[in-house]
Amino acid sequence: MDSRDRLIIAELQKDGRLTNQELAERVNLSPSPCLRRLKNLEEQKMITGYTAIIDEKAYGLGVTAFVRIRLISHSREIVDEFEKAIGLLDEVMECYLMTGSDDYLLKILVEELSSYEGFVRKKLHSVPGIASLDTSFAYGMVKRNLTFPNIHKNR
Amino acid sequence: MDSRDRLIIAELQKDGRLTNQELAERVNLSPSPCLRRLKNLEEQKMITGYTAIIDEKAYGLGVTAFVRIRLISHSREIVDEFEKAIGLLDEVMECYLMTGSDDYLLKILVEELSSYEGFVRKKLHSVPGIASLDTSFAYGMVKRNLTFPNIHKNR
DNA sequence: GTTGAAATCCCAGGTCC
DNA sequence: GGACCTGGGATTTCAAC
Repeated sequence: MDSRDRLIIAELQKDGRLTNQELAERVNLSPSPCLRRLKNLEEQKMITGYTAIIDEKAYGLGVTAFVRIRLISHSREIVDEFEKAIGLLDEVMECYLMTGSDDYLLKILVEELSSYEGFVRKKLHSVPGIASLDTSFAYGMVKRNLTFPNIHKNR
Repeated sequence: MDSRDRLIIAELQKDGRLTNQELAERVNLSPSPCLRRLKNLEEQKMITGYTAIIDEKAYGLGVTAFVRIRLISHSREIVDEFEKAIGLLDEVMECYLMTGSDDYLLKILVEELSSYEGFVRKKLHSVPGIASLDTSFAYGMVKRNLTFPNIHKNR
């Protein structure tokens, strides 16, 4: 893992469908060593996958909600059941374990406000272990950064 | 935009580097119409790009922070200056405009806790317009969903 | 207008230096 | 890390429905 590898990663973050040739040119390498580095990064799970970026609004998912959740307890069973139930909900795009007064932060994607209400009533409310729940809606994305901030370490 | 297109999108969300042939097989189409649909989706900006998914911890970015920010006012100038300054910060991976008592939600990526402190002191504190600032740290990702929830509309 | 088929071009992946 | 080689995928064109 050197600065060349980080360059490769940055280029693939900007365009995940780059051909190896293109990629090689951009990082000033010939195709073979470039491909070898790429395969290494994939094998050591530095690169865990590739995905298409979709315009959520255009797709029909107009509402992004962030939900902060506190659990009734942090016992093993409560936590496991909660996380298992959350794992089954398609609307939950991301779920983070948090420090501070809240335990989890969820990013939810639904069609519109009325569907969010339905999601909470039919699905979230049947997830076990929730003590409190605080929803905020995002009505715009101001910034999205595909590439990571610089790191100075050199290995 | 029909259910076939949604299938194509779902497959590309799961694997953004799928070849057109593979993709065509998975959605039960021959390569040519599949490619034409794909190009359409790209041209109409339904698919806005492709990216590599990187293991942040393995890369060296061990700390994910979510910051909720309230502005001192919502005047055009304050908002514009704030958003412009935020746009320049590499550590800010995502920035959402929020409803509710907070105005913005930021997702921040830094190496470790000490670098977060440095980030706040040297960079965030010089962003104009901030009235209050509330940081929570994520110390684990419980779930990440690459594919969208189902939508029933058929056009 | 939309699908299937064929031909050309170019890339990926392997091997050797 | 670089150069060569081969199989296979992408892309364009054309014919058919």
